Parts: sequence; structure tokens; C-alpha cells
Amino acid sequence: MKKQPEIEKNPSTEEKIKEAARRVFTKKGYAATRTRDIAEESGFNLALINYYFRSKEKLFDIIMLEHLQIFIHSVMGIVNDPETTLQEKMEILISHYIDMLIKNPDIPLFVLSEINANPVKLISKLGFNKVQHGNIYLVKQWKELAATQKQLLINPIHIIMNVLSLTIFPFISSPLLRNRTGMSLEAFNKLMEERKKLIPVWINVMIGNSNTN
Amino acid sequence: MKKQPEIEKNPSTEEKIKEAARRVFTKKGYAATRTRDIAEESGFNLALINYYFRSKEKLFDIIMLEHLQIFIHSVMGIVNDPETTLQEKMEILISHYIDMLIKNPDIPLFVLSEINANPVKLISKLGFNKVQHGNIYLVKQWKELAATQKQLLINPIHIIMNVLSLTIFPFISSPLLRNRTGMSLEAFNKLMEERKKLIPVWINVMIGNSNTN
DNA sequence: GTCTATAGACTGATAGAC
DNA sequence: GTCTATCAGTCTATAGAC
Repeated sequence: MKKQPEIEKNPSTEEKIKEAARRVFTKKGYAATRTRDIAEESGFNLALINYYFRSKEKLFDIIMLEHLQIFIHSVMGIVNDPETTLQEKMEILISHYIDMLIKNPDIPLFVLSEINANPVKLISKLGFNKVQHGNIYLVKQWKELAATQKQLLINPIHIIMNVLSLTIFPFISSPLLRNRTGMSLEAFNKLMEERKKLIPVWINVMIGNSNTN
Repeated sequence: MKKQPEIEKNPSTEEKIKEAARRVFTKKGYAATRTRDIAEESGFNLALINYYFRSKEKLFDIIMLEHLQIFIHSVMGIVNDPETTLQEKMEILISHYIDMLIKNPDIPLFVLSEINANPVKLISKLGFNKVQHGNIYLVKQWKELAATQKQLLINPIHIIMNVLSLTIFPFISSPLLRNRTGMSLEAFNKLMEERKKLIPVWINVMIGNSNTN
């Protein structure tokens, strides 16, 4: 019943710095971020960052690892659920991603940029390659479907690409799009809410129509 | 009949530096690029960069402007062609973009990252907002179609998003995707070639099925 | 734990020789 | 035009006071 000692009644200094770093890194990227920016954003002194995290790079690794875990961990529960159908998984996944992206619209561009800038480090060193595809329930269901759908000529990787593209890309291009059209953030988010229902419909008609072409 | 003096028989020093800058900036982004990297890549000395371009930022602006013009100018001829139908325009546009992206896969992530990092400068200062939508032939055709399709409940902006998402996003996520699946660059490019035909089909069934849902 | 002050390395830009 | 040498400013990281 007793809580662990010091489980942040209100955020500790270390946690505040980490949150500040998350905001600054995610917005500006690793190279453009100065340790001074994080200090200023956190309200503490520059020296404290190195006191808690030893270096800018170590702090960055922590932030990036947490971002990747948000995307991977949160999804694992969905794709590994034996209770839901393939169709339901897709709907839940898209809805879940869009919710997350409305809250954290800068994450995809940040993650993809940093992976592009330093693929070796971010993919191998951060333990990002430990996921075992074979054991995932979604993959099992997918294979079962593929076995029955002998007519389906399209490469399944196209479908995966399409789900991710339709879900994530609008957020990546949001600054440009909103500027060009004069759309407000609220209007944009409302469009994204609409897409929770639209994308699964689109994906279904894609699968249904690609082989009868 | 006489050519302009010195229209690069083989590339001038200035042109070589610009090409080197294009490669380095596009790969690493503005902040992570050091003037010394460009010098090394070009084979010339650091001082020459400032001799020709005065500053790192001025050189960057030139590169970025050229990238934006590639994307805008090359597209203008297509969307303004009165000879082609809306359907044909879409097919040509997608095919044209995929060709360009296979040759320059780093451009979208680069452009979108830099716009995200500095929206005010890159959208207004670089004269990126001079396009007059009203005069474009594609927009005219679009409005004509919309007038006849009174059943079409879906916001047209979704369709534009979808075309761009399905075309561009695979290139942005290519480093991650290829690493996760072990796919070669050749195999990836072949998939993208397939998408030249697939995306227009998908867009058509989207338009056809979204309102009968 | 938190601060000020500063060391030590690096960066963009320029002066000046050739 | 192209180079070497170097300046002035900025950056990360640390030493040391409190």
C-alpha cells in the first residue's frame, strides 16, 4: 500500500529537465538544440543538465528511446491481442495513432529525421531491433488471411505503407498545409478525427479492388 | 547561335560547391552541416565557400529555393495543361513525383524538416507564397467535377492529403522500412514503380466509395 | 542540489599571401 | 581564384563556491 519513496509528488528537477529536453529536441532536432536552450526551457541552470545527465547526447538518447517506446510498446498490446479480428486491430491502431499524433504532432518528423541523420546509431544501438515479428498475433492472422485470399496479387507491404502513410503523413506536412490553406489547428485536428473512420474504409476498398483491376 | 560565355562546359568551381552543398545539406540538414563538410565534399577549401556565397545561410537559401522550385515549377506545367483531364493529371503527377523521388529520395524529409524548424523564413521569405490557386487549370476542373458530384460528402482536402501521403511518405520512411524488412534499395524502388499505377486506382475507388458508405 | 565562472574545443567568417 | 592562417564568437562540459 505504501508508495515507492519519492515517486514524484510534483515533478522532480530531473523530470522537469527531461520534459524541457523532450520539448526542445522534438521541436528543433538534435543538432539545432543547444544545451542552453534546454536549460532556459526548464527554468534551471545549464550546469544542472550535465549534473543529471552527463552530456547532451546521453539526454538525447533517453528522449529518443522514450519516443520509440511510446510508438512500439503502446502498439504491441493492440497487435498482440488474440481477442480482436484483423479488421478491428487496424481500426483500433489507426484511431490510437491519430489520438497520439494529435497530442504529439512533432514526433514523427523528429524521429524520422534523426533516424535519417544517424541510422546506425538509432536503429541498432538503441535496441530498436529486438521485436520478434514471428510471434506477433497480427502477423499470424495476416498469414491466415493471405492463405485464403489466393486472388490477392498486391504485395502486402503496399497495404502497410498505405496505412502508415495515410495516418502519419498529414501530421508531417501539417505546418506547410495549414500555411498554404490558412487552416487552423482546430480545423486540422477535426479532419484527423474524421480520418479515424475514413482510413479503415479506404484500406478495405483498396484490398477489395486491387485484385479485380 | 552563339552560346552565352562560360555556360559550364564542365562545371565551374561555383557549381561544384553548390552541388556539394546540395548533397550535404539535403542529407544532414542545415544545423548539422558544417561549412567544413561542404568544403571537404566539394574538394575545395573552406574559404572558397565564403568567397562565392558570402555565408553558410545564403548558400543554404539558394539550395532550398532550388529544391522548392523543382517541386513547384515542374508541377505547374502539368496542373495547368488544358489538354488533359483531371484523371490524367493525377496519373501524370503521381508518376512524375515518383520518378523525381527515386532520383532524390532525401528531398521531402529535408524540405519538411527545415520548414518545421523555420516556417516563417522558408514560407514567406523565399517567395514560396506567390502561387495563385485560382488561375490553375486543375482547380477549375476540380470545381466543375465538384459541381456535378453533389453526392460527394467527403472533404476534398482528404483526397489531396491522400495523394501526397501515398506518394511521398514511403520515401520518408524508407530508411526505417528498409532496415526493418531487410529490403534492398532496388526492391524498394521497384515497389515505388508499382505505385505509379496503384495509387491512381486507389484514389479512384476512394472517391467512388466514400460517399456510398 | 544549484549556482557562477571558465576552460577547452569547435564553428563561421575573413585577412592576406600567391 | 585558391590557398593557409587565424580571429572572434559560441558551444559543451566541468571546477568550485555556496
